[in-house]
Amino acid sequence: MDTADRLIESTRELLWERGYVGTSPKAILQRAGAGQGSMYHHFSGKSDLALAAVRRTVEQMRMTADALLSAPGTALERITGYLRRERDVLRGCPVGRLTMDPDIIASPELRAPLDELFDWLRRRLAEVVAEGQSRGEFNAALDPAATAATIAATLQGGYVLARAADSVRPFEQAVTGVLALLASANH
Amino acid sequence: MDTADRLIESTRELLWERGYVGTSPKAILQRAGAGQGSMYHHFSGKSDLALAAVRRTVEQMRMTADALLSAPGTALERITGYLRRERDVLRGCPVGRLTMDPDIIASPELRAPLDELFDWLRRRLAEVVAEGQSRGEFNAALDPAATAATIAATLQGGYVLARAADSVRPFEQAVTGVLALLASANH
DNA sequence: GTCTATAATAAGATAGAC
DNA sequence: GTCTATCTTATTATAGAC
Repeated sequence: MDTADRLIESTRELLWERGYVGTSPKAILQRAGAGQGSMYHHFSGKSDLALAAVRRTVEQMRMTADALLSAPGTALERITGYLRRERDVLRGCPVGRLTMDPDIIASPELRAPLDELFDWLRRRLAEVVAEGQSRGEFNAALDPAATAATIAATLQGGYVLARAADSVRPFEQAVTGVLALLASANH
Repeated sequence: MDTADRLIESTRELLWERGYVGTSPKAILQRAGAGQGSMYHHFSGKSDLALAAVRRTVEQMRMTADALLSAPGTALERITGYLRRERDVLRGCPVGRLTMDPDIIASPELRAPLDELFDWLRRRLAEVVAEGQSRGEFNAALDPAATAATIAATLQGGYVLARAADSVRPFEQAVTGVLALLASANH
């Protein structure tokens, strides 16, 4: 892993732990074991480095989600697999947490990757819901787009509740709850 | 409004807009029109002032939510009223956003009010869900606690999706989706 | 490419006048 | 109670040596 890569990886970790506002170039450099010169040689500054880090994180999240949602099985099984996949719940979502960062939201360039990821996720979930409806798994009256937004929101909100409680319990309850609602709507 | 009050109100606004890490004492003082001396006379420092601000915000949120969830009407009507109440969605939840703040989560004292609010909210929602079940509005097989967690998570996650998209649309879809799931599970 | 030195500005808190 | 210095450390970036 070269220096630019180490800088990006350190930034990804720190953005996840402390967000954009809470992450200083100094902290990034210390974690990467690099000096100021390296960072300003490879990137124009903090925001440029953050952009590279965010893009990499978003790309990874998308691959993981797509693999789970495209796996074999019924629609409900695939949604369950996605919602119940192994997560470090109390660390929160590395992309979702950035939506609370004022400097990320104020920058169209930094916000764009988040927008694209969640837009893609909602579309993909809507496809899976629609497949479930055509197989008779879910109530045909449900709006796939709205249901997909609910599933994605349950996940993101589950992280919020879990971090407030310092416990994975509320996250697991929220996931259990939405899966039960989906399953009970199968007519 | 005296100086201590103005400091608390300025802090509440800034915590909502920029979070704890992103809010400096200087910014608070400028917004409140006060000097350093005032702040350190009334509060021991940034975290003490933030604690007062968070407590006030939490108290207000709880009053608002309780009024809506205790209003007349069916369980579904009350949950709908709570989820669809007028909100400045793109500003996010003033309490939920703090769960992404590393310094808030690292401090048991600052995290406690968040924990208490969301714990209370889930319990209150669970009561309303249980009432709905006893009236035949919702499927009696649903777990009230899990369903309540899903409703609260949909709200918090809706903010995340909306801010990523810079649009209230995903929030509204998530709310519509969870209400449709609740209504379709009425057997 | 990477390093250290330097610099201007801000964060967070203290001291002491009034 | 409130104000204006003052202080220490961090932030973000630039300069120039190697």
